[in-house]
Amino acid sequence: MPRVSDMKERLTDAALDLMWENSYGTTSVDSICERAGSKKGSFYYFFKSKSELTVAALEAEWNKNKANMDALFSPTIPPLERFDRYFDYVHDRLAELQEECGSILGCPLLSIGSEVSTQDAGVRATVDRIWDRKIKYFESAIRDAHAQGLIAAPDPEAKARALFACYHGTLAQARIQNDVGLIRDFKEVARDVLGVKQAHATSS
Amino acid sequence: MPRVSDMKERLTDAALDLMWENSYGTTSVDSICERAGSKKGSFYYFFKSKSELTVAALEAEWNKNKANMDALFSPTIPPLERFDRYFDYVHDRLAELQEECGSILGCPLLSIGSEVSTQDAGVRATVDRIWDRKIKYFESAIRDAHAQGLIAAPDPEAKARALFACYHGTLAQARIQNDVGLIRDFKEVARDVLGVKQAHATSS
DNA sequence: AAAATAGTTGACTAGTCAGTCTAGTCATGT
DNA sequence: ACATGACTAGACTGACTAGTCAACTATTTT
Repeated sequence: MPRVSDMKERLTDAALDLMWENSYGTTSVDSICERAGSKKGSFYYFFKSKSELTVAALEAEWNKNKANMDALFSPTIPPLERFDRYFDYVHDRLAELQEECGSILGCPLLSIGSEVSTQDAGVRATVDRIWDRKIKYFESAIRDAHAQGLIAAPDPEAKARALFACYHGTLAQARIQNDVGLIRDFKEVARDVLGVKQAHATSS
Repeated sequence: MPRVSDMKERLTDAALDLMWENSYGTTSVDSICERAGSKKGSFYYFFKSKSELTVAALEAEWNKNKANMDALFSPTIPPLERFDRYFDYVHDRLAELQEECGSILGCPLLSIGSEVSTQDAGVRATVDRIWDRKIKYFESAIRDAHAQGLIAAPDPEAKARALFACYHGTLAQARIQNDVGLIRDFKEVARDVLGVKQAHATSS
């Protein structure tokens, strides 16, 4: 088997970076190639279309993040603390990216998903699938918290979806207003949504 | 003063419809003109650019909705019921639009804002401004509810922003998953976010 | 060394994009 | 009736779009 290339990964990385910072529509195949140090020919050697590249880029991003998510939501951590750690992690990451590019970027799943949902069934389905996987982390933590009597959540799946939606709304608002403030305060909102019974504050 | 035309309004209407259903990026000036029954010349007679048209379209949409918002959030209505009425109204409207176009469209402010925020300062600022105006309805209802002892909200402005963000996250998720379900259930989530003390259910 | 596989190159097509411009049309005030 | 100013028509430009293709290069197996 001759010649191995890391170009496929470079292309998905470049695509996600550009789409996250700008948008799906304004990210051209040319600009993706330029950032990846590739040419059109290589792009279409690896991917049939911009749409397929996007699906691959989203899945690749998920795979890169999965181990970290598993660690943040490890069952060894008290359930409500998992959320605090996750929200802190995302906050810090977005603040870091803001220093690089000047903007709070929010969540690429929501930005891309919202932009293409009515136009590209493949990308929409991919966003949907990854969205559901991420909700599983929430669901499991909520179920554990409920079992420990920390919160009242008879329907963990619904509660997880609701909290996830609320969080993403906050990330989207932060992107639009280019302000980390709301993200920083989200831990308190999360406690309300979860219905935390007492003061279960966890320091970071 | 010769000749009066309703073309300006037809153009802003067409633009908002197309951008709401599809996206900012995929809505071309040509397609806006076609839907408005206009030609390029008229478009650029009224607007300097697609960006300016978008600003005008968002402001026009706000003006069309304002009276209705004033009614839904009338101080004559018990504060928590205002939210229920508003959420019902948006739900019904989106369900209606879904029958027309097959998709849950979410909120155009979030879709457009999230898409262009890092690229078009004018549109971003407009979204931001209208967003803030809408939050005022929430804030006032929250303050009233707090004064009546229905909820515990010492910082009505922060609570309003949080609830608004949560709601928009739900609308965005509904768009991405093309499912009204979450929107239907949002009233309960809102009660959690607001911290409603007892059962203050209001029937619609 | 040669063949086969894996990847790269960049010019090319055909269509679309936002925006320009000149020549017009049409209702209204005088 | 005619002049004026509000509006419209649509051809045009140049840049950019996604995607194609045939020739090419590099690496590994035999």
